[in-house]
Amino acid sequence: MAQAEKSGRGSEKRERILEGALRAFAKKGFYNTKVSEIANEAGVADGTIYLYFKNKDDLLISLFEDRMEFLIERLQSELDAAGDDVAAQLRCVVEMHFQLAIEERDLAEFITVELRQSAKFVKEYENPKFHDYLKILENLIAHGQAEGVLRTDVDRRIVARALFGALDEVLLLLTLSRSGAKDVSEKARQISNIFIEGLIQR
Amino acid sequence: MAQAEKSGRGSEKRERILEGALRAFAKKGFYNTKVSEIANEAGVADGTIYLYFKNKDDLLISLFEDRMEFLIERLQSELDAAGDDVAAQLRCVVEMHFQLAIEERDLAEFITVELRQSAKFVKEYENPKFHDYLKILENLIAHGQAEGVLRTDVDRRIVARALFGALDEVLLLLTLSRSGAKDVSEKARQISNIFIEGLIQR
DNA sequence: TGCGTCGCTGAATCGTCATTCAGCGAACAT
DNA sequence: ATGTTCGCTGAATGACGATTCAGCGACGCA
Repeated sequence: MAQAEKSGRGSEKRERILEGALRAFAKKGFYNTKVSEIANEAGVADGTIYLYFKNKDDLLISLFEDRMEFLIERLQSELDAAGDDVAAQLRCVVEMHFQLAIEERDLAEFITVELRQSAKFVKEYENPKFHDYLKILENLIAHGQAEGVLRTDVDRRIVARALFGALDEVLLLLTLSRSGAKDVSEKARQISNIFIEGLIQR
Repeated sequence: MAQAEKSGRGSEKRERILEGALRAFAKKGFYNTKVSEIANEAGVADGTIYLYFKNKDDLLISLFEDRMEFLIERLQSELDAAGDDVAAQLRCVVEMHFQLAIEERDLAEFITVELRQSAKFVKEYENPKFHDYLKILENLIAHGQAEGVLRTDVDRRIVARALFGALDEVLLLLTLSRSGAKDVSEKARQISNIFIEGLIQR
């Protein structure tokens, strides 16, 4: 049997717990979720959770790390495939963000609702993976500026934030209203157009 | 003496409690704030809080209602003064939102961090005042579209959300990084420009 | 001065979890 | 088959903190 995988990142039970936590947090939020509910969702005993995570906070952080990493990899690879056209890349970012509302509703609810909280109140934690995500957006803007496609009179850190904020707020709306796929890509198109038109160098 | 004002909206002690709660929530977040800390900030006894509010949740909701009302009135009156030019009105909205980072830091932290949570998890509460705020933005967009100034190929509900999300995320950044006034109005200018250019009818 | 009312107080209560840990069974070694 | 290890279990513990309520002083009135 696969030995020594107990606390390892790849443990199957660890992943079950993360999935259970995601489902539970999405449904009721971090602070309203009991550890025993997570255990229940994951199909393990309460105590088992403490074999894989230091405490409830640690579980939250681990879930962020894990899922943000997933999102980042996915975004990065899609971007790489999208070619060099900045406008196309922006569309890609928006589309990808909104796809979450359909493909990973729990993850979408979790991110939109818990991200800000955790950033500020879980002690000592500054959410490095979230900043990696923002960095990707910043680099995309910077690239467009360097090429002369995008206006250069804006701070790309602010633009990246604003873009993320807009996407996230709309994602929240889409998630809560349980929009369908057709609806989602239409909204994506609209938001992309606004930002692209707004950012283009004239 | 002012009798029968105990549970009334305008009680001076009630307002002290709301202020204490705002300060405390801004500092540590709703779930990490003890009722006794709020009492402490407000300079009243723990029990006094329960003479004015049903429970901790009710206090949170009341704080929203109260402060959102304040923001709405302020925004509305500024907009009325801004005249009929949609672009100027948009600038006004953005400027006003970001002013919070300077003038009402606690309120800014409270709104940016707690709004989403409460919207989803405080039972039975759908935050009508927040929707009123969004309505103002929607009407502004609708007005611009009717005049032929703004593009009509976008859903104004989505645009209003996206705008709010962008503003709120940047506000969070400004608040946490404790930006000064000059910084703030420069950022406001940049965000306004992007949205205006993005929304203009061509 | 004695009495009733009122707003307020803050220590005591009581329920709710996060976390712990004694112990179980399965698997393997001797 | 006996001993040892290992992963897991879930009931028991202990702390914490929202809420309650018996009682206090101030005030107005008779």
